[in-house]
Amino acid sequence: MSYKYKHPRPSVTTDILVFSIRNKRLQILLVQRGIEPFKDQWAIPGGFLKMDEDLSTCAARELREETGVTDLASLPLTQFHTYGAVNRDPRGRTISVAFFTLVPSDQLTVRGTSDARDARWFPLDDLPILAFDHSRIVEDGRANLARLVDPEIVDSAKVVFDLLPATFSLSEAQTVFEILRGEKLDKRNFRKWFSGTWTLQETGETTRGPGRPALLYRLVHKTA
Amino acid sequence: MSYKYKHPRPSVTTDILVFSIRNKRLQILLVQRGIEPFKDQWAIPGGFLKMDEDLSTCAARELREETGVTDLASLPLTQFHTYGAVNRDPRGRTISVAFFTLVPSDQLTVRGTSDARDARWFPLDDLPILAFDHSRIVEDGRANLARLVDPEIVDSAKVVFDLLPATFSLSEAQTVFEILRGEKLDKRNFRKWFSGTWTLQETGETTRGPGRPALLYRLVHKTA
DNA sequence: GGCTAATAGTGTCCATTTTACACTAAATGC
DNA sequence: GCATTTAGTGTAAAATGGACACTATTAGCC
Repeated sequence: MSYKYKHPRPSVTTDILVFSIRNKRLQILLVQRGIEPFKDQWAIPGGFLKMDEDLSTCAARELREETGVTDLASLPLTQFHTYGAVNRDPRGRTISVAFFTLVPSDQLTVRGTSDARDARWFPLDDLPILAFDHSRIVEDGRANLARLVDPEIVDSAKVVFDLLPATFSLSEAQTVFEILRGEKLDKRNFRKWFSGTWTLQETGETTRGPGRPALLYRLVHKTA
Repeated sequence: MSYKYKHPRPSVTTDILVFSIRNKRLQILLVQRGIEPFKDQWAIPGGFLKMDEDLSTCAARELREETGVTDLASLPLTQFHTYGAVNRDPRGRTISVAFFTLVPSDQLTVRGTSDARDARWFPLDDLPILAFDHSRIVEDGRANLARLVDPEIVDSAKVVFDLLPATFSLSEAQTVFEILRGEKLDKRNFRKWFSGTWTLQETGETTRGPGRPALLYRLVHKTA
């Protein structure tokens, strides 16, 4: 069975950047290609659009198929750019719509599948050489990710609570913001802003370990 | 002659929002469709991607073909979103990569062509019903346009000088900002910000007409 | 020429936000 | 108990943003 058209058509794919914080570093989920071209090289998960699915549906499906990511039916995929340079794919003209998302990595079960030999997290500052133009896509996506936690856009900054455990210390919250924004923040200024922006509730519990124990908080709701 | 593929493929198009300020209103360039579907209705200029051209090249070409826009080989097209809902085009599955640009309208010669019966400017607040999902695209593009002149992003605000004549009064500059941002600005605050942000040179010339003549300035360069 | 209408031009003050900055407190490990 | 590690706490200065009202100079009309 084959499909005929009067004019040539490019293929359309979606690619998905899955960011997470693991081991106090910003990491990204990559898959190892099981087939040519770029066999055995690492790449962003993604694949061909089906005729009966929307772009974001395609992105979610490919993510599931290639990385085994489940239970995150509701993970918010943000479309950020579409790549279409003439020679970006040696198999033929391919247009790729790129998405990113930010997830709590401990909620993900990652596995390799048929299309992808293996799926693994890589720290963003220690990436392997990537297939196609995927290095460029990662760079662009990273820039968009930082905008998520722009303090100007408080609403979107709420995503950080998904990355934090149900109860967390202010230092842990600060670390998450620092990693996403890629810069150190002043402790007192951060705490002032953070506890002024959201309503927090002390749990009475504390952390343990070296150094003074930290109070643990729970998010109640966003402050008007 | 026809093209065969193992799997079905969507069509890929680009659509371009051309914004300009005409008659002190934000306007957009539309074309009247000469063929079905949506024959005779107004639509955003755009068309099918060719296999040997990049996305932005396609956008520029379609713009030229459908609206007769010339000499603006260098107009900066900004990609802002890709639309791919399953039923957005009755002719079949179509993915559209949308761009916008902001141009000085008096530099454009607009004409209708074969694909498009007619090309005309419409005030953004008085648009006809548009073909396909183009109303939505215009809305989205308008939101992105406003970001261009966010005072936070001074660099991009530089585009306003392309909309102004070589020498301009501060009031004219203010009007341009007000139209693009969609809100009135305080005269003294605007002038403080504007002349603090860029280095201006008085030309010695003034405007004429009703009211006190305004001094004309020339842009020297952006202030660090 | 004198009036009216229209537009240009000009500073200050207050409120808010942002940034810089250093010491004490409570735990762990040796 | 001592060294190390991390948590916790407030103030002052600077920068920014927003509000606000009157005088100056022209055109047009009578």
